[in-house]
Amino acid sequence: MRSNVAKKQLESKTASSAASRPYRIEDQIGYLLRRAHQRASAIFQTGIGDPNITPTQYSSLAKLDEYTELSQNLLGRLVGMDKATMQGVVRRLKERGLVDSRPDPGDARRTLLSLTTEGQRLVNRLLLNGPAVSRETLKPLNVQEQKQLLDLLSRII
Amino acid sequence: MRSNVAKKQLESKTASSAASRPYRIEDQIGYLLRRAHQRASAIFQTGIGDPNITPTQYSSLAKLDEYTELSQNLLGRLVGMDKATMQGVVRRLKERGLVDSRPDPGDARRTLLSLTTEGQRLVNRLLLNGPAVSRETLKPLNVQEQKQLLDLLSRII
DNA sequence: GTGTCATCGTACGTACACGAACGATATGGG
DNA sequence: CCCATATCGTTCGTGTACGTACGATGACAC
Repeated sequence: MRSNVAKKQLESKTASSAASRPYRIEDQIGYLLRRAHQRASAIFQTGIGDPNITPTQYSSLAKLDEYTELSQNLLGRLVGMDKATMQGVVRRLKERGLVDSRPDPGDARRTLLSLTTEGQRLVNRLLLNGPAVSRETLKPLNVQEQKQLLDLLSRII
Repeated sequence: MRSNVAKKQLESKTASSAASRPYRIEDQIGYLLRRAHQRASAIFQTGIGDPNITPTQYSSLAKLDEYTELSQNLLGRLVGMDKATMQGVVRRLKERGLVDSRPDPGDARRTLLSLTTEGQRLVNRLLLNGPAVSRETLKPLNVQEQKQLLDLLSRII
């Protein structure tokens, strides 16, 4: 795969005028986050134990397991998803019989979500595989580096 | 936002049986990567200088700026995108007159892509904003931490 | 009470992202 | 030369992810 195609030299020296480092797409934080997220999603899909469950569905189910009952909007905030995105995720989980809903008796705008028996069974099983998925994703790093990465990521969110 | 709703205690002690740390979604690498990628995309969209250009389109344009002419498939590998995804990205860039294509004279399976004059003008302008976008995304960290994060991310890809 | 404003859930459009399948073309082995 | 195999680009289907806009409801000032 020769890449001698014509690396431009002498480009008009746009940014990074001052010091040294050229601006390379592959070194930019946004690019690296996209690629890392891609790989993490792929590992999740093969390792979580149910190929039809996506990462967002998984975190939604896990939060419902933690809180037993939540409004759709609050669930979205807890898992960091836009309410429009949340709407689609919840719809699919309800269609599969994993999640149930009822009107909030105290606030007619709200819908309260909870796990069905089947949803509870499924999430119990998936949570067994969660740690292995995370371990596999972080495998290229040693334990200290893993902690560092988690810390740095949480600080840029 | 009271969260006293019923934190289950006494769960069946699935994984993490040995030592200490409970398994929390918010601390998992996949979840943090999704959230960080979300934020980076949002900063990109407001800072790159053209709200209609997405991160993947940007990296494709930048690679075409670097190599002047590439097959669609090779471009996809260079920017880490599936060929099916690449197809949509390239289609939109061509529809907007930013990218041009011609058949590869030496290999009839291939389509060679290149920037149009307008695409070249646009990418020159966007590349001016690229460094500021990356800086803004990494702003919560000091310079050493920024380098660490980039290094750790590139190692789990 | 009534009007103003925020919040909740929904609907629509655009763009990624990937798996799967497909036709056309290349390539290497026999 | 011919066939098996691989690659290239396309198409289809599913599932995020977000912006925008909408109607219904709730909260609060007046």
